[in-house]
Amino acid sequence: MIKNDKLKSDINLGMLIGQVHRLSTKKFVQNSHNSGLDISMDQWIVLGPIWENEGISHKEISEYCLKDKTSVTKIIDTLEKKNLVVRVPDQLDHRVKRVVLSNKGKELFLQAIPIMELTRDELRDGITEQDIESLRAVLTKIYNNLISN
Amino acid sequence: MIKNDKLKSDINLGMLIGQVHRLSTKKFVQNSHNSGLDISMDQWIVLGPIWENEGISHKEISEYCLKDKTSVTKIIDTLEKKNLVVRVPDQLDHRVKRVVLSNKGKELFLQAIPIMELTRDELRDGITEQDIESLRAVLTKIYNNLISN
DNA sequence: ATATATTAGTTGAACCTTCAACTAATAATG
DNA sequence: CATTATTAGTTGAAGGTTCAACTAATATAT
Repeated sequence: MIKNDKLKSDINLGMLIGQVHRLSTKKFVQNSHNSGLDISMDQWIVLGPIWENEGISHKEISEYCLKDKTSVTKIIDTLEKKNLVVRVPDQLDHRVKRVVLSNKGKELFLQAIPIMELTRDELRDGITEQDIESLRAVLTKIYNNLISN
Repeated sequence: MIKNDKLKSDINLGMLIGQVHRLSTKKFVQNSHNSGLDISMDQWIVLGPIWENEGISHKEISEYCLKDKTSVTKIIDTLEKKNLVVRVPDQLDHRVKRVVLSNKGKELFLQAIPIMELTRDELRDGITEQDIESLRAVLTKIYNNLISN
């Protein structure tokens, strides 16, 4: 049945995206662990914009990381619990929380950079830059379909 | 700094994959909800091989769905709680649990098929079959890099 | 056959995601 | 200015993922 095959192949594509997502975060965490670092993929993703922009707000982190505000709140909770960042209320707009790296956070970020690079190289082994750009292009199209309601 | 841009673009690719994964599962759940169905993306993914193969084991589901055995256990827990499937111990190998759809499960699966098709069409709007195949090809390469240790 | 190793599945803890409901603060409107 | 709407962030519940440790059953190897 053609229809059934088509359905199955769509499901498989969805599963493939999910599995690549899961395995790549797993690989990053394993590589970190092997280097004695204690950091998850999502913690790394959230640390990035804080490193780039000291005192960035939750909302800005959320936009940069393409993550829900609830997720950002909870990841920053765990980052704060690990003493990697500090929340500082904005002086002008009292709704806004600004997030700042601690020294420990800065140190961890720097140590995680080569782990990220290693993980990237493992992911991309034997894959051309052109393939990566085409991957990015198609994913971006799908992303745009998904956010335009 | 070239190195910084490269790093950032890798991170963005990772975030893009994650976001497409999250948004597409969200879209499926929303479409289901709009049709009065109560089913998550992962429940749908696990129901698939049970539909195809009555009495399939956890291990086989796990391999088919590219999901961890723990995840399979817990998704089947919730499917069983919703009376969509039943676990049946294998008569020969008492370690193995076989999973069977209830009538309610079969009904739900059939109702979810058009939701899946709708979601697929929304995802793929304006994207060529060739783009999809190239997406699948590159993801498969990455997947193979990730599982080959 | 007995001890050992492997396999299938489960459990609990920690983390992430989504939803819905909520607080507190600022912005917009009459 | 006072009411109303919007915005930033938090909370709690339910589901999913990973890890590590576990049980129970089957396979393997002396």
